[in-house]
Amino acid sequence: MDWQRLITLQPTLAKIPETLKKLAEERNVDKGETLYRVGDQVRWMFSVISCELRLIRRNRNGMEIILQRSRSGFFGEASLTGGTYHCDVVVAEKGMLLQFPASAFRMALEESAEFRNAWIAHLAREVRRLRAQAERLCLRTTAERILHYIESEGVNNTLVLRQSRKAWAVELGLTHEALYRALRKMQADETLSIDGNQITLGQNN
Amino acid sequence: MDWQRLITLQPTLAKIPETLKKLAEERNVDKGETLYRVGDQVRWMFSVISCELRLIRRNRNGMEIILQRSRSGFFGEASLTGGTYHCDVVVAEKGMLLQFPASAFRMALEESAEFRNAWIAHLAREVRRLRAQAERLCLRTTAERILHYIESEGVNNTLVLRQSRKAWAVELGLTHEALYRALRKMQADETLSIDGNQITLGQNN
DNA sequence: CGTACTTTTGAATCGCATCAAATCTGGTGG
DNA sequence: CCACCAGATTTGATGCGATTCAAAAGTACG
Repeated sequence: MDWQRLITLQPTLAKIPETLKKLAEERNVDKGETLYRVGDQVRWMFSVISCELRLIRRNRNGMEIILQRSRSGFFGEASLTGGTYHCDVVVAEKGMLLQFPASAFRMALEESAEFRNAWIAHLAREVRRLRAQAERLCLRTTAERILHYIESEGVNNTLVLRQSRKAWAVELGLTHEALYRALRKMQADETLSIDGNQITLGQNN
Repeated sequence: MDWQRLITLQPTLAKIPETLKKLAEERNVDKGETLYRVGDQVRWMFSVISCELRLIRRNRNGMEIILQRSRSGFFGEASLTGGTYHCDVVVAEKGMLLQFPASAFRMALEESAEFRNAWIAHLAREVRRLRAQAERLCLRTTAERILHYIESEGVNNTLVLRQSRKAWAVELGLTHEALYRALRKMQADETLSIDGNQITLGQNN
């Protein structure tokens, strides 16, 4: 397994102890596959590399509501503590993920102080990021959300986009059309300037 | 300090070791007060009991963007690891909070396995909750967000509201008017039935 | 008893979603 | 190397639903 490459994609993986790394497995998953069902024992901790996973709950009409959607990073951190899943986990887009035995994961957390601290830091960062995202999604207009994103995720008033604009639109809770139009208008405004995947704030914000 | 009452408000407080509890301080804060500025050393870990705190960042025009807003629970978990604040923390609404010395908090995490596990579980729950909230805020219509909220936060298709509808509207990223109107319509639809603070799903969802 | 806040309803406006379609892009296989 | 295809990007027209502004009624609390 090429840990070097995986770690560049996901820095938290760097802090995983060797003993746990040895137990990790790459797994290719297909669209529609169900990784877990409600009530199943938690056996694996997943780290999404290139697929899309969804944590869903079904109501009595069989309609599903999406609780989480993940295209990268650890998935189902909350299940690690408890014993069984409260939701279903399905693959929405084929690709690859890493899986670690949950018991070994828990044990590694107990035994390695370094890993444990990295894990706490990881969760805390995730909390901060998600709180900022929720705050952003409460903003009413497209332009406000874009500015908020650049000011919170960018460095030095500049954002380097690491995903397609279409994917960005999803993260911003917008349609891609709305995003494209707003970007164009804000460029005309000189609210921001765009150079490929690099977006910089101008003076009119 | 009345820990019994505080714990009912915030279960995670129950797992705090006695030594750390002794170091906790109640603190009354006034609107406009600044608890921290960018670059300050992290000295305290806060737990919001009854005020509103905001984590904000200012751009060069002095305009502030809100990164987080908290009306209850731990605040600034992410700062605990690093040494200094990357944002300002201000009081948006007067009230009371608990503060723990950050160094003692970190030490307690090292020394008490029980507390540490509780903290990891707390962070993981928070991550799950926030992911669900972000997912919900991406839904387009008021009705969808309400249903999502009940299905993810409620028990047995029933939600017991622990806050005013106005505050709920903020959590849903809506104006209170939109929420009131949607609730009324959904009652007429028999999508849900409302009895005071108890909201139950009907059959038409 | 008054004040502050929540709840409720109304009317007008506007921004975004939606549907549609054209163009551009990178990657695949013949 | 070119043809082709899937996906991303871009632009247009339309309608709906949420915001906004306004105001009245209800409620809690000192």
